[in-house]
Amino acid sequence: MQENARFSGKAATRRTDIRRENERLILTAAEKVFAEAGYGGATMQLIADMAGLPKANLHYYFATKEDLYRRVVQEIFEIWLNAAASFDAASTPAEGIGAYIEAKMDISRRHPHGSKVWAAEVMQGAPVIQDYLETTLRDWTENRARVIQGWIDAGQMAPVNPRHLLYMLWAMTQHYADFGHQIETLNGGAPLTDRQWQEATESVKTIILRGVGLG
Amino acid sequence: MQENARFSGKAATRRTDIRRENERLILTAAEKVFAEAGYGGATMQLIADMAGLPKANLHYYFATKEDLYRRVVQEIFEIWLNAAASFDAASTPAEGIGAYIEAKMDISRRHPHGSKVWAAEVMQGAPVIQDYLETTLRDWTENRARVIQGWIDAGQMAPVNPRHLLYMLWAMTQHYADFGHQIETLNGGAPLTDRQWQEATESVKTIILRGVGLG
DNA sequence: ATTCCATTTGACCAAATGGTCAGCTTGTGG
DNA sequence: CCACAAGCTGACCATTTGGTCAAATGGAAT
Repeated sequence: MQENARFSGKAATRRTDIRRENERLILTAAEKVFAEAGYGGATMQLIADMAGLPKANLHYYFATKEDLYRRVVQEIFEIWLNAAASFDAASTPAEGIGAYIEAKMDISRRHPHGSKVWAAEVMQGAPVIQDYLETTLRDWTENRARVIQGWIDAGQMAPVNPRHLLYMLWAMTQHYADFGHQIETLNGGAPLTDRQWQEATESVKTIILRGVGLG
Repeated sequence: MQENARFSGKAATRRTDIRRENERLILTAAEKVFAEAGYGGATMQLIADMAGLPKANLHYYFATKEDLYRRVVQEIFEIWLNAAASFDAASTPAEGIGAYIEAKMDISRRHPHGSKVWAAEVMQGAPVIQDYLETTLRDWTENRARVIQGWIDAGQMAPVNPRHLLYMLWAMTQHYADFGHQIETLNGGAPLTDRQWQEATESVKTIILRGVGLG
């Protein structure tokens, strides 16, 4: 019972640890394989090998390939939603937009696989997360668009279409994850260094902020 | 013989027509299926059904699934390269960048499937077009980056990293194709109208041009 | 008309894949 | 230590899929 685990002196029982560890192991492997091969190209065997577990073990933790995939997509979505905090916490447009760009660039760097899985899912018509788009994401977008419109109405930034501004922010920040391989190739075959990531972030911030009259 | 076809009075012989027509039929169907299902999720049977031909016929024109896929990717790549013309023809930065945005937004609208196929290919590490990235695309990028740097040096626009500017242009314009489904959902479930596409293009142009000091 | 070659296609095959299951091992509460 | 449940896994299976092929059909040059 989970009660036992929760109340028995030493944090969690061995069993709970095993479960959590293996699920994490599988999810991490799945994220990478789905990103690199797409849903159709990914195989449970590949994911199992990458996780270092027998294939049958995957099906013990995740009933079907689709279940596993759904979990991977949900995780990146939540990470992105949380980046809204940096947007909401700000009091000025420059601060809010700037912090949001920084947060999303940081996510692109730390979770490139998840970003790709999301991109592929949406490109294919969002077969498994359509409801999220219609509820959570729609609400999220409308709320932020309203905030931006408020800034414009208050004369704090240039009049731009808030929706398209949001699309542009998503496009640019996620591009560094989704097209990371292309960027790496054009960078002479080497991944962007810390310095280059900083430069990329600054470039995006500079152009966008000046672009909305906050330069 | 093809000589016969070329020199026989009526343009091309029936044979040549058939070949061209069927190849076009297959390529169009393949572009759509690869975009909607990914390379791994696409099946020759699906493509055949969409093209209205028996599966064996596909293998008569394209030896393997990979051959067919390669052709689809090459086509969109060439379309994009040609968009460079609008960039090169311009004499001022505002004109060049503006025209390039318009050209690429137009392509996103007219070839959303191809754009998605390209995006998926790059996201998966460009397994079949890596050589293009390292040769053609690298040269293309370096040349345009040099042009932009020239404008900056001449004081015609604000100093920004030319590479990152190019990445941003690609990201934003292609976003309207690759994430078209998401945008459509956030647009109340309806595809963007002519007017809305124009507004999107204007938004991108306005923000970018002002962002590089050309507002 | 006849010959030759391009085109078409139903039937077929070997390999790969998602998923199942029965039996085994291991942890845990009593 | 025991009994039970959770966790593990090799072997297996039905289905799908890319690709093949031989036989049939159709166009065009002589």
